[in-house]
Amino acid sequence: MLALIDSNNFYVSAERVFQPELQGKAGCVLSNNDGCAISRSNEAKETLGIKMGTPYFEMRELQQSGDLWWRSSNYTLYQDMMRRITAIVRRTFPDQEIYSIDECFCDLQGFKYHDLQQLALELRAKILQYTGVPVCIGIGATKTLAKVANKLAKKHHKETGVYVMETPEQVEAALKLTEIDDVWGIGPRYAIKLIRKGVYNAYDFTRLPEDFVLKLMTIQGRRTYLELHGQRCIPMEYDRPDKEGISTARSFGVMETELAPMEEALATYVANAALKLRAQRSVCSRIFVFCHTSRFAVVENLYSAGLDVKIDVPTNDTAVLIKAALGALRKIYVKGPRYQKVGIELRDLRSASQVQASLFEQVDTAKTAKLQKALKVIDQLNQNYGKDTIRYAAMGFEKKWFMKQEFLSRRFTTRLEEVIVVQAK
DNA sequence: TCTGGGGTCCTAGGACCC
DNA sequence: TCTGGGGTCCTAGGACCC
Repeated sequence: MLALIDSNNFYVSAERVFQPELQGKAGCVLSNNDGCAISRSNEAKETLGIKMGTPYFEMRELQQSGDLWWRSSNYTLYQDMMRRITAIVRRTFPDQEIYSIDECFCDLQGFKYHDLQQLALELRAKILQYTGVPVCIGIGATKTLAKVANKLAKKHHKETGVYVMETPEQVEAALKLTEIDDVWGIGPRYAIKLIRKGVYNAYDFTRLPEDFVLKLMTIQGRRTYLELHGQRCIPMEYDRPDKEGISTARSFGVMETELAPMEEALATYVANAALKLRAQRSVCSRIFVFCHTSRFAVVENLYSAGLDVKIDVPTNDTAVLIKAALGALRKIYVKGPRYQKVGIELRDLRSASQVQASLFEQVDTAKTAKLQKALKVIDQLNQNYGKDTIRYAAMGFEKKWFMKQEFLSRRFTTRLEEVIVVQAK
């Protein structure tokens, strides 16, 4: 069996741990740039009917009337809370895959003769007691079934927060209760197609012929189908594989029309992406640069452009990447549009140890070694003394383009002064 | 006025190789 | 009149996840 441990309304729950006055009141956490709701409390969902992705400006009245609180997203806090939760889970179920910022899968192979329901209930209580974050635990034979079980725990077993799906009868009943668009791997597009064919829930889906599913939804769809039949197709991944691409893009706090601030933003994103690149000891040989206006702009004001730049000698040197990115931006930038966003994606990643030198460029190994050493020192300084302690001039200083974060909570667990405040309380 | 960001995987079709 | 076959790589687009 596999377990899926998934936090309830995770960002909202994490905010509430350190701001208990938010408990029991409708609230939500906003996306970057305070754009729209991405995590909602039960009260916000149930009594106010706030949907995932509801824009901020549509909720403003609710806030003014005091019916709703909200916060900007604070990923530093959420990441740290998740680190604590997974550590607790690992003590009960050591074979763990961290799947996302708020959920992990565990293989329960070694627990054949245990009462899984009881173990899960105890684990859930422990997580709540130690971190203050409520979670639900779903247990099933495959990842997709564990996902189904988890959804049922959230919907129909709120008191216990645990649902174990062991017998074929339990599985069948669970699948009948699961709407088709609630199945992991079936998104809105496929859900529409399936409903047109009379497939309304997960059970209906499992009754379809396998080759029909293959034809309609390709091999990914078949994987979901087989998983619902209890056949494991999606393996556990204990070590996160290296990323195949790294992208960084943000919306501007206010629409931007000038090149200079866009260049600063872009250089900053490149520096962040390059840091991630070095962290996984990779280099990249292509960088894609793009900029565009808001997709909600009127048609005649829309503009979108992108350029893919090849880098002759694969690198993870921030300076080289910034230079390439800025060159590309200057080519695609035109004066006039009100830009909403610039971004980059590092592509063609490979291990730094497998770099193929350029035929026409002499590689000075001593110089390369020196550069790597310098980059390492910069990364270390920024880690120890705070982001941007050492920075590239192209990143600028004022950051007027920076995204909106008007309602940001404190980094309660990761800034020394914050930790002291909390401990004092 | 204001509407998120970061990923992965798969397929089809074109270009190109020998 | 008749004009191969097997393969790789790249890109664009579509779908999904959180």
